[in-house]
Amino acid sequence: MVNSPDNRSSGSGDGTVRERLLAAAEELFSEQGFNGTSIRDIAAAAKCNIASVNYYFGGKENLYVELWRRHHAQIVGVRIESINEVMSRSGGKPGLEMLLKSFAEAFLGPLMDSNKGPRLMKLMAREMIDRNLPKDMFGKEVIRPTMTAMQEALSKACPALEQSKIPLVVFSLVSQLLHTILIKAMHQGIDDQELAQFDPAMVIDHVVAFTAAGIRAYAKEEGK
Amino acid sequence: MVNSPDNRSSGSGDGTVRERLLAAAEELFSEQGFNGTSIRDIAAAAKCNIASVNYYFGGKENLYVELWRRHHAQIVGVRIESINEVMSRSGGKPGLEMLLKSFAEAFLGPLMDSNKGPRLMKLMAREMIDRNLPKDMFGKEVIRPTMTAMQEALSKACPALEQSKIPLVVFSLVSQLLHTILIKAMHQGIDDQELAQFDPAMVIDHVVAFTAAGIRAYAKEEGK
DNA sequence: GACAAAATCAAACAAGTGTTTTAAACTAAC
DNA sequence: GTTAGTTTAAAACACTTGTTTGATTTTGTC
Repeated sequence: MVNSPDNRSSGSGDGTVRERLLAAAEELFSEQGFNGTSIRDIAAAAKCNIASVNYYFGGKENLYVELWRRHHAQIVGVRIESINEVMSRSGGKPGLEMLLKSFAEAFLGPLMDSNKGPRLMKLMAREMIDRNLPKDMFGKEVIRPTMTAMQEALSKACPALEQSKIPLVVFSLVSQLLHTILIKAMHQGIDDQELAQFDPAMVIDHVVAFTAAGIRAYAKEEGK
Repeated sequence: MVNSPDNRSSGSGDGTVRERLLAAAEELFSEQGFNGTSIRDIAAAAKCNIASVNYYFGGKENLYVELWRRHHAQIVGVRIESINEVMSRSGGKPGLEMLLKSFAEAFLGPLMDSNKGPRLMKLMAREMIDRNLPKDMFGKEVIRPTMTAMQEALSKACPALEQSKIPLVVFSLVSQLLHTILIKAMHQGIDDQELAQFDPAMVIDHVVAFTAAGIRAYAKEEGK
């Protein structure tokens, strides 16, 4: 029985068929969703046989999981590294705007990359609504690490901010960033004309300024 | 041939089978998505025959559209009425916090209703990513009217705010409200423990205060 | 009750799904 | 050249999908 070629991790750049399958799956899953994409579509796009999906990954679901593992670690890594970099560069007490801007750029950067950015955005938005990953993989490995890192950094950057407000502030920040992603990813069809004016760079500057103002209002109120 | 019972609009509370189908479809579509729900599931939940979906609605897709028509007009109506009410009550120049809070409550209210609220939330989130409605119906009939009404109200409530900033401000406000919805709708699985602390009423107060501070920062900067 | 329209039903339909099977082609070691 | 292992290929499998059919029951009207 031939059934274990998949223990060969995706790290090394070996099999072309395997790589082609992952690339095609990423494209199609992000565009049409997990359930909306058949392995026949994937195989056709990768120019290989239908059975190859099962041969290399042991099933459609495993292909999807493998696809996520390739990216989520890197995305989370970029965000946390960015925070750490700002923290160390400023000796543990960064300026508020600097921290926010750095985080916003690290948050959106990998998703704005013209190559695979839009695909990852859609993939992420879909996974938030239709969970196809193993239970808790998305929350525990993607969302939580970013959240806590940012909360800790914010706490140090703005000691005057009451602890209980910090999760709310991060909530507001992340919600704006995610909405930026969503709009960009779904720009086709929802509202072309109106939303075309939302240039990413401009939106980032706005979100930073807007969020900083909101935080300072809390900090001042508390500082009294 | 018997094929036109569907010109009977859903307005009057007539057929029980028709109503049951719409209710079951709303439940299942919101929970599993359009493609993830079979008309056999729907028929089983509505306790009627499979063919009834085609008999009453002429297909799965039309059932979905009909389901949306029932709600989106009301949801949009509540939001715009709420804005108009605040505007007229304050003689065209409402307090900023009052306008924001009123809008936030009108925005989330229908979606927080314990009965069908969560279902509509999920339905809306899904439709934003996977468009199953006729082209532009979602953008033109749901999103746009609310947006423009709020932008006009904000412009009058805060004349010191530069016109070009208004769409950005509404963007920030709406993104926070939508994120509130998303978290509440998807609370299962993403991050139970951490996100349980986000009580809706508290989140609304936060969003209002946070957004007001962001707006005032823009207004002051402009007023100088 | 008789009749016609409306509503319900079980069954079948054609098409598409993920997966498995079985055989053929390729690759490298001896 | 033979052999063993890996990779590709086409076909079949069992199942689900949305829709349609044709018959049967229910409903309302005279």
